Amino acid sequence: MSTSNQQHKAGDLHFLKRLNRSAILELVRRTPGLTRADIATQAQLTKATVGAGVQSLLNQGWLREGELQKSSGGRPGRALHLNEEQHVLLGAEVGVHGLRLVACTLAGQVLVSHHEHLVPTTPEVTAELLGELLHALMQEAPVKKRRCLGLGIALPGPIAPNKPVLRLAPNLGWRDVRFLELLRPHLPHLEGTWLMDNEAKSAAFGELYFRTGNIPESLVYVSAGTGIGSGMVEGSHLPLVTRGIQGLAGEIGHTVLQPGGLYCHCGNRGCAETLVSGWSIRAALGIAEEEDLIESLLPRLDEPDVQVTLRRAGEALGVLLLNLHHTQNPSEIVLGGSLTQLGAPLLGPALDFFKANQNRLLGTTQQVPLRVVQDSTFIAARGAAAQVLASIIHGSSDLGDTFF
Amino acid sequence: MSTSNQQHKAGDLHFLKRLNRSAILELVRRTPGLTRADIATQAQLTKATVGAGVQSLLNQGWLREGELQKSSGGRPGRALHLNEEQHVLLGAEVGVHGLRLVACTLAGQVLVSHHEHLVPTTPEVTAELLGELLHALMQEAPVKKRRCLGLGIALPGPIAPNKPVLRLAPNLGWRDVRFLELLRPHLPHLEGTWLMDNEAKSAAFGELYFRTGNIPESLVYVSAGTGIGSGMVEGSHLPLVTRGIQGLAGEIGHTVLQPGGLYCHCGNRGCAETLVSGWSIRAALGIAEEEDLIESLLPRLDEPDVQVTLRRAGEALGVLLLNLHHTQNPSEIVLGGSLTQLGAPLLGPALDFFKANQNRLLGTTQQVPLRVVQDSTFIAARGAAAQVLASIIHGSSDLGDTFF
DNA sequence: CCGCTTAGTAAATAGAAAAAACTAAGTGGA
DNA sequence: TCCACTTAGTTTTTTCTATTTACTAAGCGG
Repeated sequence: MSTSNQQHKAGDLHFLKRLNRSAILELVRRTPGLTRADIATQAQLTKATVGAGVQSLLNQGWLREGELQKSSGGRPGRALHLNEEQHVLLGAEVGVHGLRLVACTLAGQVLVSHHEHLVPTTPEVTAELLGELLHALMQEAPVKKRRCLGLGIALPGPIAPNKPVLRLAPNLGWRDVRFLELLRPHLPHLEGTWLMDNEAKSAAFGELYFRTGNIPESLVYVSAGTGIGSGMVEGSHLPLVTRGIQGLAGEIGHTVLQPGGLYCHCGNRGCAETLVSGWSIRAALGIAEEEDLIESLLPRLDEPDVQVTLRRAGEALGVLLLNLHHTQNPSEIVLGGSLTQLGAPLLGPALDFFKANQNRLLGTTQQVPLRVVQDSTFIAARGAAAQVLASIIHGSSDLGDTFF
Repeated sequence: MSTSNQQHKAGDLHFLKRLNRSAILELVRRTPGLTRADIATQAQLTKATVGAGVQSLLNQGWLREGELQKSSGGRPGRALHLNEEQHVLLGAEVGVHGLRLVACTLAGQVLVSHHEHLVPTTPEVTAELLGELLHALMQEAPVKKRRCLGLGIALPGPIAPNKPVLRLAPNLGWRDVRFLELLRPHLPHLEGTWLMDNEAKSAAFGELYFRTGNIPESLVYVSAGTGIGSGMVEGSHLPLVTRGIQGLAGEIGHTVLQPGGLYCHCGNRGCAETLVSGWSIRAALGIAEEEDLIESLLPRLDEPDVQVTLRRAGEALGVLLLNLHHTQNPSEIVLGGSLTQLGAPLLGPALDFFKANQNRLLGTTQQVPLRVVQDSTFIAARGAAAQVLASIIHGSSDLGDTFF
């Protein structure tokens, strides 16, 4: 979401009504099967208010009624669930080596996905191709019959705050791209909320927002691919993405880990990316740009020079994770990106270092959950779709008016 | 503020009323001299609603009317200001070398302050002394005649999230201290909101919250003293403090800058604090614990070994600042703590490094405002007082009911 | 002096949630 | 089977808040 801090919050009755409808929808989304009575308790609203709110959400197709609950000595409540048949969310990621597209339900379940390999080209050509692919995706059966709520695009670089501009994508060679504007002419009939964000931030958002049950208070997604980026989201009810004044929050690949170290493409020395990233591994092992890094390395994991290179990179990754722990201290860390496919030779040293040191300061034994995503292909695209949904439920999107 | 994420937000009419009153108060606090009409425009409320809200805030002593504004072809509006005569906020910082106390107005103006030097002792003894000093502070003329809204305590270590427990204060030798509970018996008659937070987080909060006019969207306060800590606040209307799941957010002193480097007191190697901190400078120059670091160094700034030590420490500080820029990317950085008194020999290299590298990634010339606080003695204490006010205006404190 | 503009207040209205009273639908015990 | 009891959910009435509309207040400029 490229939107940011609104003016000071005040509101009228209409605002209050919508706030409460959003709260109801959000509660059911996070805890499927709640009854009206449960909602009334948790949201601190009266049964009457909840009843009216649920009714209109049912009427508009956001919710559906489920089975009767077990009785505990009284009338059993009726379970409520998201109505996942009605709407669809579109998400896409523009990556260095390809386009990833998803169409998913309100619960984040991917209905259809598509991965198109391609070599980096201009924003205009990319937008045209993405437009065609999205158009094709929308023609597929499970998507076509649903109402589309909007489209989110994840991009590999910092996004300007408050306006949808990709400031820089070093690995694509792009700068100051208004990608949504380029895409719009190719999808003239796609209504709903359109937004774009950095891929790691979208991924982080989706990982938190589509979670049900026990929801962490904050989450950092570390994207380890050609470069290294991260995204932090905070707040379990409406996750807030940390962007920074220039969109540079989470650019952990350019934190300095080795003052006076190797030169980075950014011009500084000793950046984390000079130690751990797709390009630093290529450079260390002399792997050409044309070859697929992962495919060329997977058969060579036993070779000593590969092992040494990956171990060193892994140690640097471990330092990055620990530094994240001591600066953001998220409730959960999710590690994704193409490099995770290299497995233990890279990740072993990283996780070992992190686990060995994460409790030094407090002297406790609490472990911060750290999950490695093996296949992170569609995570960012799905996250961008999540951001669309959130902007409708919590934001100022007109689509939120259908709650009434 | 040691409170965190509430349950999902829904509300009744009372909640709405209070939200709007808070918004009005907040607008006047941030922009003194607004008229009712200005507020109606900015808060998107009608004149009637604003009029009623202002009236009750006037009645309760939160606001006062000021002079008539210049007319622009119609009836001139009446300026509104915070009523600073009515209330007082108390803040205190427990530091390694002393206790700092302030009493300040709603606008953050310090009415009375006190700095008590002392050597670290037990939490119990410290609480008793602080209780006496606060009691004395409250007897002073400008404080005594006002209604006290509460007390905020800033402490030099990570605070547990959601509960007021100081988990660890390495430089005091404290662990798991419920400081408010220890203090309570010594101030039985002090009503209002009590809270505690980490000193860098309190400082950051205060620096943002008491700002008027053009308010940054986020701010990081870096506290460079015996150790190095930082606090980040985000959101210009209600600043949100990043705490982390264990309260470790902002512990930048324990980010690793030199893998395999010197041993830190935390047991890890190459922490930032081994390169730049009060204790690392003491260690490098052989300055005993009993001596005051700053006083012993100020006359020696010309000595070559001192210069080399401070330059190296400064360079490490510069790396820390740059890493902050690439992880949080705050709108503004404020650098405080006792080490800033060492001036150019330490700060020169730090600021040079930061300024030389902060624009590498985007290739722009935008400078992130970086302000060095020469005398940061009462910043954290004042920030803790700010947190008290914020918890009343925006939070669930009963004192917020006086808005009606 | 008078039309015009803007600030602020007062009275009437609309609309939201709450409160109270109700119906619905189960339990369990006699 | 009946019936007291419990909990879920709805309907009706009431309360409360912001809005709307109409008004008064107070300046400007011709």
